[in-house]
Amino acid sequence: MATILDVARAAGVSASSVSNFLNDRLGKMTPATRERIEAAIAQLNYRPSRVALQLKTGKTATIGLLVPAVANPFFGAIAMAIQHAAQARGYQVILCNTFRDPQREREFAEDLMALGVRGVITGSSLLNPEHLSELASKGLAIVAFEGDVAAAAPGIHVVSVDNAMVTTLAVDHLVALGHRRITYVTGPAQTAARVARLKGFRAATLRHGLGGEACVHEISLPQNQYGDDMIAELGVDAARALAKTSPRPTALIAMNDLLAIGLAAGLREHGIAIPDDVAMVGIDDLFLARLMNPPMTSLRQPLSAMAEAAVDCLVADGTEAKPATSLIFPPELIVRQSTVQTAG
Amino acid sequence: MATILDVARAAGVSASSVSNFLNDRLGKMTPATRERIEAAIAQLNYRPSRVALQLKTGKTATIGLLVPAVANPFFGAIAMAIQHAAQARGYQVILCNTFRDPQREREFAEDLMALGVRGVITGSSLLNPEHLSELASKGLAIVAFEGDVAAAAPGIHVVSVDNAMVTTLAVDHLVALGHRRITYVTGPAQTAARVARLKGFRAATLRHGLGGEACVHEISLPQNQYGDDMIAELGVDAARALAKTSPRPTALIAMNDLLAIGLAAGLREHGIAIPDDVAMVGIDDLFLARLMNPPMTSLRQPLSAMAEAAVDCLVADGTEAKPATSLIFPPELIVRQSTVQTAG
DNA sequence: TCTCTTTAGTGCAACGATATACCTAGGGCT
DNA sequence: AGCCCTAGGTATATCGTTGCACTAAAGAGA
Repeated sequence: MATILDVARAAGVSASSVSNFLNDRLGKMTPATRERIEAAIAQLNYRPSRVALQLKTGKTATIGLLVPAVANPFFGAIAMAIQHAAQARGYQVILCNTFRDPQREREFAEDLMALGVRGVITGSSLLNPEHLSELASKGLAIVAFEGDVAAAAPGIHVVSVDNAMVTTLAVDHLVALGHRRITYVTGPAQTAARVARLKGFRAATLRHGLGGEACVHEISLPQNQYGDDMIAELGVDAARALAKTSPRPTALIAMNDLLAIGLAAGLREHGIAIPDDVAMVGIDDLFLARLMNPPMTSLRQPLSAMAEAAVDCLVADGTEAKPATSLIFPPELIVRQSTVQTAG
Repeated sequence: MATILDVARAAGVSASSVSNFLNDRLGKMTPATRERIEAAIAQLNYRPSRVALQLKTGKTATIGLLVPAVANPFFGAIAMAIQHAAQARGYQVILCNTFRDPQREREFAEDLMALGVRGVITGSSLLNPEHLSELASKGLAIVAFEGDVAAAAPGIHVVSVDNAMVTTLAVDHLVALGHRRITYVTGPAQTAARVARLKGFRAATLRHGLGGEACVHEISLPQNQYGDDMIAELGVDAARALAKTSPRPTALIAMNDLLAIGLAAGLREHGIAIPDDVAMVGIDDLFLARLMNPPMTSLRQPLSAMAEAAVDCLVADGTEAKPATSLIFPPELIVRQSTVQTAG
């Protein structure tokens, strides 16, 4: 690999001049030298060493991304949106799978700090972000990509869909269709997003005057085990339990699309048809929602816009310690046949 | 952030001694000093700067991962397996979405080179890897995580499932069940894996004496557009076309599970039942295969083992330029109800 | 002609680690 | 006593870049 010194020699100038050229300090430079430097760079196919640059400036063009598991299509979608946004701004993304283990999450964040990343985006924030806020106080910029405003600890930015509004819209939609016996199926309250969604469900059903008709079915996970890639399977089991309840709910809202897929599979096994016997609403609007049988109504998060906002939080002039921001995006209801049987 | 000098001062020794301690050159060191250094490190919560280390040694604990799009659950699974394997060896993974654009792929690889990565793993190798082999000749270690032995250009390692065997096993399975009119549904021959799978299908059907009964249905993609996240949707359209063919095939093999999901959805729209009207075999065995209705027979790739092998290719003593290796892993047939109706 | 300013470009000390070559006691040997 | 060896530890150059402080040369003004 050619270094800045090789270029300087080839152009017959000093390394400083090449550096000046590279950093657009063109004010003081004859067009002639400028051209010689350009030619030398092209000829040697020179690219400045990012490593040296990082060491010198202390600033990396790198951000860390913590997700429970990219194999989960939802986090895959997030990872893609964030990498895409980062790349547009000249940044690289380092990927970490945390399996929702706070210990692991903390270790990753420390490693990333030693790597000199510009900041870290966590795809899913655990309920008590103590392990992260400690690092935040040490100067690590952190963006929680999920959760709600309340979760904004000092030094932790929040960029998230409005999780309470997600379930609110789902309930409103179902009530408008005449449903009253609505059950919300969720996993344990491990993450800020789950808590907010549950809260939204409770508030919305209360507002609509649904008392005992609105139920919450909480799925328990095997202890100390990461479950996102098995959430769908747990949904299959949950459907078994729901099939037996009496009176049966006329509509289900699932904590997310993956769970909904499992629920749908389980219901089918018991001969319960969607939407005729029970309506179903998912959350996240994965591309899979559209491909289900029947296609599933879901609530879409504006992932691209959110990813751009999250990256901007970290990229934009990090010199001055910015106050922790909270950006909440509205979800969008995408109606499909799992709640409304269309003609044909 | 504390530096090695801060630690040295706190322990009352020189930076050299701290460095010796950090690098397990303990032979020459009094237990007393050793303890003082340990204490200082703990007290300051010191972590060596990876950046400085990289600059000095020239070796990074970082590998690059190029995938078409992590939002695709298959590449999500690959990304997770590779990140996991890398982490176990103390390495970080930098993620890039290439959208199968050779131009973009090349630029990413160059950026990664400037970053000093130990090597690059490409999750999907395009048919002509010229743009990469040029970089390989400049000293970039590359592992193609897909493709076949033939794709091994100089300097490019190959770690892949045996793609010809994948379709061979699928055909053997269906023939054993009595099928003869088998159609292989595939996308355009853009990648080495797709070509190898198609070749395997042709060879296997020929061997079984299936002439015109064995068909290939190639789906065309919109020109110059990345299609992995829409593959499933294209499957829906393809099912429409297949439903009209006469005589209709009794079994379908899909290029991958995502396409199979789309096909299944499309067939259902036309009242064609799986497996009663047509049997279906997917490839990759995504976790979604198990959740389909009915659960889908698929061919599993040993991703964890493959990921470990790929990372080892790059990590293991990269000082001596190793000859390009080719590691081919056998797939495993997972039989489910899309080919065999089980009782119940 | 001499100074002063401006312009174009260079020298050098960092950034945080590593590792080679060096130094310094203390102890054993003759 | 004189010598050398060695264990234990340190001084220093270096990796590739940056950017401040500097200089050399040229033109302007008196």
